[in-house]
Amino acid sequence: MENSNILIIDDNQLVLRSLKLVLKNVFKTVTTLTDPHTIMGVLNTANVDIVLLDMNFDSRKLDGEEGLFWLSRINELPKPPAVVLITAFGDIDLAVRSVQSGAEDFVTKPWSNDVLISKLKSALEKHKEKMDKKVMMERSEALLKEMESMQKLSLEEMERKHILDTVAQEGGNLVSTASRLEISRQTLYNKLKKYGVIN
Amino acid sequence: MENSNILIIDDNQLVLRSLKLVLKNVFKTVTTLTDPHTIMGVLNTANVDIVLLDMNFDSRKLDGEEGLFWLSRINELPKPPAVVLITAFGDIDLAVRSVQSGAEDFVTKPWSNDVLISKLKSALEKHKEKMDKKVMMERSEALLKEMESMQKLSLEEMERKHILDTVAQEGGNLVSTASRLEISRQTLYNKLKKYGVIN
DNA sequence: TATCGAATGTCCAAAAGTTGGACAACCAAG
DNA sequence: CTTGGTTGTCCAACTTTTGGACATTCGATA
Repeated sequence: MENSNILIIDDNQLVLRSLKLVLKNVFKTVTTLTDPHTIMGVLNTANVDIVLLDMNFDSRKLDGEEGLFWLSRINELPKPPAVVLITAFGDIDLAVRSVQSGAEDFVTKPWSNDVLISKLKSALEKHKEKMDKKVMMERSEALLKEMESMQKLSLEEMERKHILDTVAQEGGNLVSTASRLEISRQTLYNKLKKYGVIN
Repeated sequence: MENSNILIIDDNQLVLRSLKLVLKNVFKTVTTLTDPHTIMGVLNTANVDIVLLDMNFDSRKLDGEEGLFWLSRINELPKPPAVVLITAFGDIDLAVRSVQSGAEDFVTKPWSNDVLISKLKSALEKHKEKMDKKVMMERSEALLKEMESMQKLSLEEMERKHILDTVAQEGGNLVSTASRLEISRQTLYNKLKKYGVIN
C-alpha cells in the first residue's frame, strides 16, 4: 500500500482535504479531483492503482447513478485500477449494485479512518487477484484460438511449427534441437532448408 | 426461470410458506428447508439451480454470519447453484460482504414480490455467466498444461498426435484426413500402421 | 433392392527423404 | 593455446513417400 497511488474524486473540497490528510501517510501518492469528467484523462496519464470515488456530484440527484456511471467508464479501461465507492446516501441496493458492477468495496460517509484504510488495503489485494484472473481469461482465449488453428494445419505446416518452436526453445542450438526432436542432425538441416530458415 | 428449480431455506415457517406461495408459479419446483444443516445433502441429491437463503437461524446472533457461512459451503461445491441471500437485519456492510463472497444478490425483509422475482431472475442469468467463466478458467489451465507438454514431444510423437487428432476430426475418414494433412493416402496408411492404429 | 459415387485395402516402381558416419572449420571457456 | 562442443558439408545405404492402378466394400437414394 505504501507503494500504491490513489486517486480520490469528490466534489466537496472539505471532504477531499480530509481524505487526503488521512491517506497521504498510507499511499505513495495521493491525487485529488473535484470534477469526475477529468477522471479518464488522469487515469490515462498518471499511474493510479486505486480510485476512491464519490457517488454523487449533481446535488439534485442523490441516487448514486453518477458513481456507477464513472465506475463503468473506469472498468472499460484495458487495465483498470481498483475502485472503492463512497457516498453519504448509501442504501443496501446501491451498495449491492456497486459491488456487482465491479467496485471492490463501498464506504459510507461519515467514515472511520481505520475502516477506510483497511477497506482500501483489501480492495487492492482483491483487485490484484481479479486482474490476474482477467489476464488468465484473455490468455485462455488466445490459446484456444491457437489450438483451433493448429488443428487445421497440414502435416508439413505442423512439422514446421514444431521444429521452429523447438529450435527457439533450444536457443538456436541445432544439435540439441535434433536430439530433442529425435531426428538426425542432417534431417534437421534438410527441413530447415526446406522451410527457408537457413540458406 | 419456469425451467429452474429453487431451494429456499428459512427457519420461519410463515416466511417459508409465503415465499413458496409466491415462487411456486415462477419456478419449475420449489423445495423448502428450515434447517440449514440439511442444505448440502439436498444440493448433492436434488437438482437445484438457485438457492434463496436466510442469513439468521440462531435468534441470538443476528449478524448474518450464518448466511455467509452456508454461502461459503455452497460455493465449495464443484457446480454450485446461484445464491440469493435474504435477511431482516441487513446493513450495507453485510450486503457488500455477501456479494463479495459470491452471492448473486441480497434481499431485505419485508420484500416486494415483484422485486424478489426479478432479482432471482437476474441472479440466474448472472450466475450462468459466472459459471461459464469458471469453466473457461479450468479449461484454460488444462490447455496450458497440454501446450507445455506438447512442446517437449519428438517430431514423431507430434506427428502421431496431429495425425490422430485430424483423423478424429474427420470422423475416421482417411481420404479426407490425408487430403487435410496434405500427404498421400498411402503415406497416411503407412503412418497409421507405424503408430499401431491399424493392422 | 439395385445403383452409383465415395472410401477402403492393397500393390508397384520411381522419386525423395533419412540415416550414421566422417571431416574440416569455428568458437567460447578454461 | 587447448579442448569440447557446434556448425556446415559430403556420402552411400536404407527407408519413406508418391501417384497411379485395381478390386472390394460401404452407404445413400432412386
